[in-house]
Amino acid sequence: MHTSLSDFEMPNEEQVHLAAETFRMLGDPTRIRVLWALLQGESSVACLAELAGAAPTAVSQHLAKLRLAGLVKGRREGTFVYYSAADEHVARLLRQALFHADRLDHHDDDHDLPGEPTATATT
Amino acid sequence: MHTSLSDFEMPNEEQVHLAAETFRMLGDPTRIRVLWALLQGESSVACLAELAGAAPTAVSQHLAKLRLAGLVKGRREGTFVYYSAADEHVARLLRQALFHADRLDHHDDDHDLPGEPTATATT
DNA sequence: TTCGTATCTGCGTGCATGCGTATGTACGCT
DNA sequence: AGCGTACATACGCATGCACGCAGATACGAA
Repeated sequence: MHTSLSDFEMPNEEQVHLAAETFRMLGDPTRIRVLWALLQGESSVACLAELAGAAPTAVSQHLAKLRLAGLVKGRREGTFVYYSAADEHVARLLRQALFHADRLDHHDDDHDLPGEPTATATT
Repeated sequence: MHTSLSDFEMPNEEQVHLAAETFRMLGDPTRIRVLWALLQGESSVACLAELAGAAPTAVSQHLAKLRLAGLVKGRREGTFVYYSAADEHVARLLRQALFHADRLDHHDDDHDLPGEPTATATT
């Protein structure tokens, strides 16, 4: 009784939420920089902070979230904690997004089609 | 005595922000469902709303954001507006994230190492 | 024109989030 | 023991976001 798209399956709610959480974690400039730095190899908090150009405290908080989300893991060595990317999926997602951003960066993006495409000062 | 990561380049700020915005757009369950539905082919707002299990108004707002972010494009046909995924990158990112979520879903994820892993009442 | 449908947009609310500050904890050194 | 470093956590604030609601707009039909 439905249309032709009633026979495809929507991902489970759990998967959707997990994916959303992952994306949300990646949806922050500081975290992106931290992750990007981690793609080059493991690093300590202070080092990541400097590389990302952020305060160590902020980076620590971000790393805590990333750890809870399972995107990074930390190894303790003395007073230092060396973080590294959890798996290769994160790396791939990040690289693809950066690549995509790189492509979008070259062409200026402008989109319309809704109610009123451009300014209509006809009144 | 070089850390071996002192000679690598951080992505431009513009790229980082672009990527972050893209990820932020994907960091919402409703938008993920909408995008996922769009991966099966173009669809109208009301249809997407039903597929995503959300109100048409909310979906319209999400689509507006996705359009501004360049992730989807809309084609007008009469009173209907048929949306579709803008390019294959979005599809790939979404699929990878869902796949990743699928893998995380199977193993229960629990992480610790910070100050106090679990409740340590040994003191 | 007057309707009805499909979609868009502005406003307000409640909730989440990033960051700074301050404090707490873990570890090494003397 | 005390002290300092590296990191984690708690709180508060300002910002941003998703959603519901109401009104506006675009298009087709009568």
